[in-house]
Amino acid sequence: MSLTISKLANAANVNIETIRFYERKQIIKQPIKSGAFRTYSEDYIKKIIFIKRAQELGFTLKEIKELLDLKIRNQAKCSDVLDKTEKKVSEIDRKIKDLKNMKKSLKKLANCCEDKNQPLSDCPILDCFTL
Amino acid sequence: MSLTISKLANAANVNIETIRFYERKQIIKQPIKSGAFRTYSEDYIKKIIFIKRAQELGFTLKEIKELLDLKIRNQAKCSDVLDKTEKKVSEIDRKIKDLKNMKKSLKKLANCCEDKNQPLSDCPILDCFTL
DNA sequence: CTTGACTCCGTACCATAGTACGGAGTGTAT
DNA sequence: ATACACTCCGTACTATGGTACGGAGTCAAG
Repeated sequence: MSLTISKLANAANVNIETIRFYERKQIIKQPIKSGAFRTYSEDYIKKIIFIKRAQELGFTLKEIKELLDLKIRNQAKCSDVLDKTEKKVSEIDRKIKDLKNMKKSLKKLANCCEDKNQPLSDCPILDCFTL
Repeated sequence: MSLTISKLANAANVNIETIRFYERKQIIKQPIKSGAFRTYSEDYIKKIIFIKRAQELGFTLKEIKELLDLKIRNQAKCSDVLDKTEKKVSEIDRKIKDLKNMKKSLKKLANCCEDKNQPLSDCPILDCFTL
């Protein structure tokens, strides 16, 4: 089953122009055209959703492109892929750690807010990252 | 102990202009000036670091401003604060979940890469977000 | 009391990530 | 075969988050 650009845009909840933009930037590859129009396979939906979510997690389009390109099976490049995945994994671990700290601070803030005996100044959200 | 703008910029590892930019956008408040120059207290360092890290986690300056403003102690607004912290916490939970899925996909990809008998096509990073 | 480093502010510029526009071509349902 | 919706492409515009520039003012040491 294949999709037109507007169907894809709709399914992935983005603007048509965003898809064209990603193609120009080579973040997704241009699909085969049937006649004059682009026709997308369904896993383009996955791809666009991946891009959008990765952005929400603080990755740039450049980084996302790198992630998506991480699949050349080639003995020579395999160590390269392993290297990159490792780096990304530790980046992700750091993000998870930061988010957990942020969450803890927010919970503490909420607690302070509920407990009238505790001054709010004891609950600075800022402290969550200061190591 | 107080800091000049360049000392602050240095301590937080940002450009001086970035600090001025944040002041203009009212993400941090302008400090009291001693004479003609800005003088910052040390917890401005925390504040700038918070902003930078929160950005890496996919929050916009607007969202970060909201987070930083989350501390008005006032009976009327307390429920409001609770409401907002709750929303932010679930946003954070979602991010953590996504990051964990991403990590799992990257690990799987690395595995596929090491195991020559497994086709790389079985390890699409795309799948990490498709629910 | 001057010199040199630092700071002031406004304004202009930059990169990233889209979004809008508009005239021309295409596809299909009636 | 002709509407009408959809698509094409290039180009221009937008918002966000900075960064650079430059002339004028300030401060502290010698």
